[in-house]
Amino acid sequence: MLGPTGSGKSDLAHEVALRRNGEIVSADAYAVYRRLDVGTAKPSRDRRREVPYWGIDVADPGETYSAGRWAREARGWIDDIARRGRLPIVCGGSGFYISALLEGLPPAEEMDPALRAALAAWGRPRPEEAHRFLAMNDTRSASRIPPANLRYTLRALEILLTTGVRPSERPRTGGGWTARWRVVKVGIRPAREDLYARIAHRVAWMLDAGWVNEVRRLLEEEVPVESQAFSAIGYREVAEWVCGRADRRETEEKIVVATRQLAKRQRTWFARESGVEWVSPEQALAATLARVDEDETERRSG
RNA sequence: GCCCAGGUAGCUCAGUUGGUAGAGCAAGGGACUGAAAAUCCCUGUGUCGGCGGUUCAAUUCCGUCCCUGGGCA
Repeated sequence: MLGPTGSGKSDLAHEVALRRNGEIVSADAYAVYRRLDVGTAKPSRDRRREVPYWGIDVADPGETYSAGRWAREARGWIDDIARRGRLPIVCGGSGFYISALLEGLPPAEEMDPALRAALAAWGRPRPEEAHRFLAMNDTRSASRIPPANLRYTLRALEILLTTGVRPSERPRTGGGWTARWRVVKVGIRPAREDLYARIAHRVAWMLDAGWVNEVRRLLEEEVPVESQAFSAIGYREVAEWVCGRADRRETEEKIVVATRQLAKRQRTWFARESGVEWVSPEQALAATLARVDEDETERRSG
């Protein structure tokens, strides 16, 4: 189940899980972090009692989680759910995570933190030079990556240095796992104005529902604001407010804008996803149940 | 009422020694090989507050009016 933030995919997944004996695998790059609860719109305690959720609270807020780690772990959860005769439901808005799961990622070490730090220290003052260095070693990667995109440039160099293989020549293997499954992809696509209204309400609600205390606690337990967890939308903005450098109104406004921009990027990403049945929020439940049931019938008779 | 400072893109502002204007943010579109809610790319016609005047030409100079701040009465 995929779609932009605030489209209602979590509600849908939960409902489908209840009705079809399912368990939910969250495909969300920030719900993995413990103690990021309100701001990541995690399922409530009650919901988690009703339906098993996977992929939530599996890392500390100081850690840097990754798409590769998620894809590996998610495959384990999904296999396990199916082995117990239940329906695995993958639900989330992190397109890169979902593609890592379904398409797989090239075989390699996920990342080398020491090398990454060294590359960052070297590349930050001279992004063009980093890009030129990449161009000398992997022309195709360099031509695909804009010189200003230092993060992509450095990651390509990191791959080159850890694997000895040019990033542009690494095969994407991993379709093998996916081939064992019958995959039903349902995408929720609300009208833009409806989605924007929902986002605005949701941000206001989150700020009323304890987000501020959540951020205060993270800061107290000395989770650095530079950490990956703090790059989740809203966390740095709320931290500014907590530290007295912003007020509620501008904090809320910034978060709403950032969330809408995320929704836009998600729409762009998912537009390329193949085989998605796109549905409106109103049709979502009926359409999903129908697809799941027809799928089930096929499997029994075939 | 008088004196200052302003009125330029949705917002904050730059600029034109007179030849009809450009940044950041927002907005819209796009990319995506283990940081992805991240990172990056592309897209800029707007009565330059209104009306008059001077001029070949005014957003720019002059007059006047309106609006917004601040000061003095």
